Amino acid sequence: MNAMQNVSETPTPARRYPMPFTRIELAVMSIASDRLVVLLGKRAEAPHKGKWALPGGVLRIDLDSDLEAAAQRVATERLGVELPFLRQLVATGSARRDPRAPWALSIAYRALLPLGAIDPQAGKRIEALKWVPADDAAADANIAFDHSSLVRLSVAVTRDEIGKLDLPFDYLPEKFTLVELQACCEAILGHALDKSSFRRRIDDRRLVEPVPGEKLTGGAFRPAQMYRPRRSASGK
Amino acid sequence: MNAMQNVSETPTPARRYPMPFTRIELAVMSIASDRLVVLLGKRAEAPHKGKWALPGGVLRIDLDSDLEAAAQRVATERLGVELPFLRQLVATGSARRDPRAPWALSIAYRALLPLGAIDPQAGKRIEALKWVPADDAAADANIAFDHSSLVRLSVAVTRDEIGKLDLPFDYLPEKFTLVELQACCEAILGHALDKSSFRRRIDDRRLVEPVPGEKLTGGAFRPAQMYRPRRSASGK
DNA sequence: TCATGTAAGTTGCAATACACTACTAACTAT
DNA sequence: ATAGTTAGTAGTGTATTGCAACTTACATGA
Repeated sequence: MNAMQNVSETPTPARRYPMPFTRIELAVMSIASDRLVVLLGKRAEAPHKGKWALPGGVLRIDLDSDLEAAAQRVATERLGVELPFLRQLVATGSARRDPRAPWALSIAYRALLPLGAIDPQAGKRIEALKWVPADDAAADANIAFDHSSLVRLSVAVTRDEIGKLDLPFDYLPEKFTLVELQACCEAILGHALDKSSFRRRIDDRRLVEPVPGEKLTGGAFRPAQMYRPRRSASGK
Repeated sequence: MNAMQNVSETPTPARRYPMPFTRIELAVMSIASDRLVVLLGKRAEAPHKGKWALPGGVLRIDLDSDLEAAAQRVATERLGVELPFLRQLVATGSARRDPRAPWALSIAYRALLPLGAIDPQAGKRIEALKWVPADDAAADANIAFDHSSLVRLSVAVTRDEIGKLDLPFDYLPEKFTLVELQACCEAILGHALDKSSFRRRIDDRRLVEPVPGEKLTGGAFRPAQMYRPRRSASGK
């Protein structure tokens, strides 16, 4: 089986078989006008030139130490940002997924960009960037490759997480009010939540703790208590 | 390294960059003695020769039309079985994961083999196969590569699914009694469930329906009604 | 044929989690 | 001081689940 017997150079399995064209795709989401939005790039090159797609890039085994690093590099190169909240979404691969190669494999990641930090700049091979309501992109048949279904999955998984109160603390600012937290969840879920249930669920689970003394005294009304994530319960 | 750069042909991105050594790993689980077990193979070749690992194989872009097909092919070649219940688990990749290649990527799948059909035969490059309680394998530091953490993840995800009553109908026989169904869930979860709650949860969600007329009249006691999955609610 | 044993399946109750509604609290501006 | 606005709380009914006790249906053997 293993042909180690006659050659000078050992033909490792890694060399014996052709490997798939492997890419990273990024479903970068954020919140704009109280809606979940996703970032699309207009493709500057073939295939699907001119069409909108998720930003992505080729996995570079000479540059990337692992998959997450690859995703961060792609984010930096294409968008000029770092992604604090980054989770693997799915791997999808088949022949005929991408005309550039006989077999194309993509590892898709999903991310949330904090509200303040939304300023990605179109980088290499991207003509323009735009934020699109995630539900629109999920239903848009004109999006390149199979990226529309990646968006669909990304939205579904993210909503599921929020529904279970698995909160994106990596994404949220260090301190926040409960009203802000709720607004964030509502935007992601796409529907309103009840204030009192929300709060009780949050503190039954001890997800957050008040920052002693700190209140947000913005306007002409009762100031809001600032909270921060609790170290203990919410691992990661 | 792909040595095609100086030729007349257009250097597509697929050819310009070296691609990772890409494999499929299978976390095949089943139930034995009322416990969740996972299938390990003893490696017949380096690296990690003699160690136990998840069965796996190289992705063959010439043979596999997509990732799932690749997983099925690997199952057939290595184990001699088909996997009715098959779901993607995770993709993991980095430099230094596998000494055979400068950069190794694995797409891991998890599967459940029906109780009856447990008879995988050691195939190519596997010296022996054994079923190990999944929790043991998840905690075993001697397992090759990062496969122990793949097992850990596989078990966690599967339990989570069962906890939500997302039942593995692809895995279950066509007809079953509720007692059997419950025993299956208990084995996977690793703890007992309350009979009446379990049944109420099941039929509030209309997950199954009785097969008219069919009862299992095994022993010297009340015969059990046979059930089958409901088409409507539980897609896939 | 009828009591007996065993597993299948049901019923009732308490505890919990949650949605909904209405309420109170704290601040600024006038 | 009062009005206005948002932060935060309390009470109540309903659905879901866990626990325990119960009934049902069969084969067996006296």
